[in-house]
Amino acid sequence: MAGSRQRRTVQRMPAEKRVSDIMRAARAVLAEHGAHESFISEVAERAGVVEGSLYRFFSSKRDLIEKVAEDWYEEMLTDYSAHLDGVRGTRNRLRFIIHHHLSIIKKEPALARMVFQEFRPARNYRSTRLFTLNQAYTQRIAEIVKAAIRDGEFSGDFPPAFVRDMIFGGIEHRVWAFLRSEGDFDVGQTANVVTDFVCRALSVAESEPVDRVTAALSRIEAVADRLEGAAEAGASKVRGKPGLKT
Amino acid sequence: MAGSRQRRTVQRMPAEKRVSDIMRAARAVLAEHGAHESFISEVAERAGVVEGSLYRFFSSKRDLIEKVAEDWYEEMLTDYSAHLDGVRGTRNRLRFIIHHHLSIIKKEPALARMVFQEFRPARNYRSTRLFTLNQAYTQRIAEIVKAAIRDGEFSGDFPPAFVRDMIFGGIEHRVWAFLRSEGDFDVGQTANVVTDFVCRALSVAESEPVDRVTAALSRIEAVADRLEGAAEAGASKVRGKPGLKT
DNA sequence: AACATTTAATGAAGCTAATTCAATATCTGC
DNA sequence: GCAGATATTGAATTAGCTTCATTAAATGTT
Repeated sequence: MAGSRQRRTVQRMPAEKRVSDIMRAARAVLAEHGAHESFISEVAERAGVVEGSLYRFFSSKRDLIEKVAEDWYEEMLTDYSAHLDGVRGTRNRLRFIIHHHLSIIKKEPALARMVFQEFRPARNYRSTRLFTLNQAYTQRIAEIVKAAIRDGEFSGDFPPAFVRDMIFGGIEHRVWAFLRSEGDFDVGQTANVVTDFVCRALSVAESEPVDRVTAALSRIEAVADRLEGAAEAGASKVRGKPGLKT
Repeated sequence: MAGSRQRRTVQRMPAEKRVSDIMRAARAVLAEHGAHESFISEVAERAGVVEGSLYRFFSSKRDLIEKVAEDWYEEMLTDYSAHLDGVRGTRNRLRFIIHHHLSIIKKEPALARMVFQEFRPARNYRSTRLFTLNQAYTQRIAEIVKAAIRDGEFSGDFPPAFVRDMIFGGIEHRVWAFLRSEGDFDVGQTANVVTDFVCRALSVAESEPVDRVTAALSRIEAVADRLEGAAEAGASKVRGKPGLKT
């Protein structure tokens, strides 16, 4: 006790527990300080291990941060896909995803920022597990757009991947001030305006209502024809022949 | 010459020249390696000074990089505003800016990436000279949108600042793969699709559909007349049989 | 229960790249 | 040509990530 030579009794934990301890600590530190200002010394201390020990489980600081990000992504994606399946209608489905994305950013600004800033720009991003996860996430947008185009609801002028970029890019730009702690944003309102913007851009020209009027008119005219015919027939006793049109 | 003690004769340059030398070297190194992988040792060597000397002119590595970015921004903005003034029509003006932005990214990917990744996310971004420069740059979009709304060309449903975010955010997302050297993009084609998307979202519905509705209404009224006539005729003559189908 | 083996965990040492600073060489004015 | 001022140097310092030889907890063996 008197000597500094005293080595604290140390527990040998199962690797699993150690890893989860470290990752929990890392996530807390990252959420507090962001990637650049987070030091593994602090992570180690909070996790109750010594700096060097981290390297038994993670090959580098970056590897650790990446695993934390992956973990977070997987957590986010849980239930997301199932919930989306329960939402009907193109517009509602788009809004659901946009809203979900904004909620995530609002809840975990530091982690979101870290992904935007550290991982997505990295040279090897496309060979990253994070990329795969992200792709599964954003893919749903493309599916929705594709389906809407097939159903004639959306114009086919814009590739689904492009629409996806406009949505996620637009959202990201919109929330940067918040991510910098220099501003705020309202999740619901932002979701509305983004959704409106996209639907306005994609919706097949307003000809739709016009077409419906025209179609209804055609039916009315057909009825009028028949009525006239019937009336005439009735007038001339027997000359009836109703020319049907669809 | 034989001894290593020989100190190379050194020129005392005017500060201005030194600064510009260092900045030129820094820009080249940054364009080659990006911010993280650029070392001031390399910058110093290329600029023909010793590492420590950089700190006479720049307070830190970050300060140097920031100055380089500012310099680049100012260079970009030169003539941009004047050229824009020569472009007429909302759509053309929007496309000009979008095209200009894409061109810059294409020409200087490393610097663009650096700004996106390093500076915009920084906590104090809004108090940065770079922010001011960028604002002057993007402000033009808001002006154009505002004017178009005033002229009834664009719907007023979307705040100009929001439109600006959608445009620059969408562009940025679209070009990330290129910035990572993992893909490419076509400036002209991308400018077109982005411009189309935005104009589609904002354009007030053309008057044509309205005219068509009016025309359709005239027809409906005519049909109503006929129906009334037919009904009267049928009623007075015989009790007609209305074999209606959907 | 003593001993041997394995390996988790340690903590000090090493490395790289940024930053500081006392010493020095060049410039300028007299 | 001298003195003071200051630009430039290069060695020393610092910070934070990473490595590794050493230590000791766990496990197996007789």
